[in-house]
Amino acid sequence: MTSETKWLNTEESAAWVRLVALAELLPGALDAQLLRDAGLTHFEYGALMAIADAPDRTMRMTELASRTNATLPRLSHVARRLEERGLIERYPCPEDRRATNATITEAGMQLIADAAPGHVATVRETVLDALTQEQLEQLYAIAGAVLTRLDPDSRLTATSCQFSEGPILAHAG
Amino acid sequence: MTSETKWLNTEESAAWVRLVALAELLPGALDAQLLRDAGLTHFEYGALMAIADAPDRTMRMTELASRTNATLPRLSHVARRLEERGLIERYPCPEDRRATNATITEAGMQLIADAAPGHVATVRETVLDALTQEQLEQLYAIAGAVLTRLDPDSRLTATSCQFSEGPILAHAG
DNA sequence: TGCGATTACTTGTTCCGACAACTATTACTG
DNA sequence: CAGTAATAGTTGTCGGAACAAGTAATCGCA
Repeated sequence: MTSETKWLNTEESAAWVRLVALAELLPGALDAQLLRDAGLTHFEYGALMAIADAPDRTMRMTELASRTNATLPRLSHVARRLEERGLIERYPCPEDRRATNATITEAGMQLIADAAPGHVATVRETVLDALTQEQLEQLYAIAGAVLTRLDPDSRLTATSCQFSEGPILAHAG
Repeated sequence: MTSETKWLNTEESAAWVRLVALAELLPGALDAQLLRDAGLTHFEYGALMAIADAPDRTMRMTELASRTNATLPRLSHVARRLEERGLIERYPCPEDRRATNATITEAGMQLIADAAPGHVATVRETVLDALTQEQLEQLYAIAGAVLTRLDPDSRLTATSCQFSEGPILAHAG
């Protein structure tokens, strides 16, 4: 069964090209600002924020890997580096001694608290300021629709307040 | 001057989290399908398509790097691997002997022609099928607005028919 | 026309992520 | 209550990308 390919029409192609360009450029822009101003990749920043936002500022490695879309080996390497920099600590989970808990240190809290304003500014400058209120709502719906396919379990969006105002910064003041 | 940070409100944060998740997951999904079915990364596929779409199926390295958002060193390495696989050929540009022209071979044309249907199917399954016609137009506008900031020179979107029906596939039939 | 500056690209090193293999602990099952 | 499977993480190896340095050719300009 050789189902004829349904090629993209002009509108579909144009929208797709723009989406691909966006997905290509956005991560680099976020990494560049955070690396320059805080010495963190966007992935590291997100991981630290996720830990900071968790109860007791503590999270299991597997849970963190799921939330950050990382493989466990990748997260393990990143965690080792963050631990060497004194930004997190790892210790065996008492309840399940196979597991490892990661906790963010005061230094880690301080770092993301210092990094957050610049990051939020970048988010505004590169994305939010370019959109109307209506487009913001449309983006929410569109990205949600696509994520239904790409992330059916909502692993990456289950966070409560990953980038907004909230307890994270209150803690580290 | 310590300008107070304007944190994200609930709507902004929710839309942002989804956009980041999308930008995080989409490249991996595209790479996975293309690697599995054609042995090409999405970057390699895009580069081959860009060359195929150029006059005489030929493009300068610098031009190609700009169009694909690659650094020149990165493109040089990728081009070497593609050349080793017989998918492109490189030769010094006669008009400017500093420059290198890359041409896609018949084997390269055949490979992207074979890969295109599966890729387009993935694009539909993961993105386009999830959107209404209205949302498709909104996505075009939203991504365009953001790209004004991220890609003011439209380097990545200057392509004529990178992913749609058109002369590329007609060539390689 | 000759020499410094720029452009175009390649090569080498280093870091990061994917995959595979391994260890340690817990859960299942007859 | 063995013994096997499954889970949670770490470690090792390999390929790819960023950055820096090097090479070759062209441009600018006196």
